[in-house]
Amino acid sequence: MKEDLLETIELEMAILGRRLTSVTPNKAQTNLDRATYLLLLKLFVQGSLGVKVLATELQLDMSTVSRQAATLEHKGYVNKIPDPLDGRAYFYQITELGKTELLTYKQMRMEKFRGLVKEWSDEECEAFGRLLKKFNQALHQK
Amino acid sequence: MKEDLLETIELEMAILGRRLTSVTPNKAQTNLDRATYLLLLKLFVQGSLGVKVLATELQLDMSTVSRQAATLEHKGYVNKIPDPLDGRAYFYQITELGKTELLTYKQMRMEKFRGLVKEWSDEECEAFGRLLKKFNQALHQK
DNA sequence: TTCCTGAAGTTGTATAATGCAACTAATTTG
DNA sequence: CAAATTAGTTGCATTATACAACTTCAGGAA
Repeated sequence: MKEDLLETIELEMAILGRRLTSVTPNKAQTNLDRATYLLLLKLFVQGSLGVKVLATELQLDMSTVSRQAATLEHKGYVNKIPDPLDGRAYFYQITELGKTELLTYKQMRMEKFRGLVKEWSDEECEAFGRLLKKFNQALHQK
Repeated sequence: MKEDLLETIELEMAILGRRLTSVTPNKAQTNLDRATYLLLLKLFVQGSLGVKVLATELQLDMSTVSRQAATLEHKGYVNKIPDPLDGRAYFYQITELGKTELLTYKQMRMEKFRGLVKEWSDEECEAFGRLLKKFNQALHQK
């Protein structure tokens, strides 16, 4: 039963994982880094959220999110608004500057991926995206 | 032209990238870590190689590979053999213990992936593996 | 042969991303 | 009201990486 298929996925995932953690500090390119990108995107899509909810949804430790949010606040990409109903809690709200940066960074990423799949058929791109999404959902479950 | 397909790939790749860099030191599970895994695999498949060649093939800095190789040597998974023809160079050779660990670690990884794709059809697994491989090759080029 | 250039490898230092544990302050519950 | 819980922060540790400076050796040029 599909042992070799599994083996390919396992191997290629290892390779991909390593490539994706290659440091290369994306100097000068943009002010956003890949860590805070998803956090900012979440705030863009879902509106204002607190550290707790963000950490849960991103499946990260609160300490990590807390730091990422602080970084974004320093850069002026989000505002930190005290929750009027809970003195311990805050909402992080994306700013106009944050939206601009987010879009810029997204565009830059998309150009990179465009170059990588430029010889691929639409069918392949569609399948790849769909399966990646499905895989991520499986990862998210367990 | 396939802008939305590209967008999906871009997004899902960001999510995957983050999940794959989650630290969770795989305590007690095995003595091998994901960094040295590919290095050891390379030595298993291709025979004895030096730091330079390994660094080139793995697309890593020599300093990184040098440290990883030293770690593997400490654990007894590789032997460091001076190159008789070049006083500066060495060959790293996988040991029997190294092979055992490699196989164990690979099995553990495969079980994890098996769980993730257990509801997938063989066609989906095949396509996912193939496209991952194709994507990695594109990454390798540029 | 000697000298200079370059190559293989190592080590020091820096950076990025993360988690765990201890802490603070505020809220909720009994 | 006191105790337990929760939101968030901060200190510390770990993993993975790159760049730069260094050491030792090799190989060609003068």
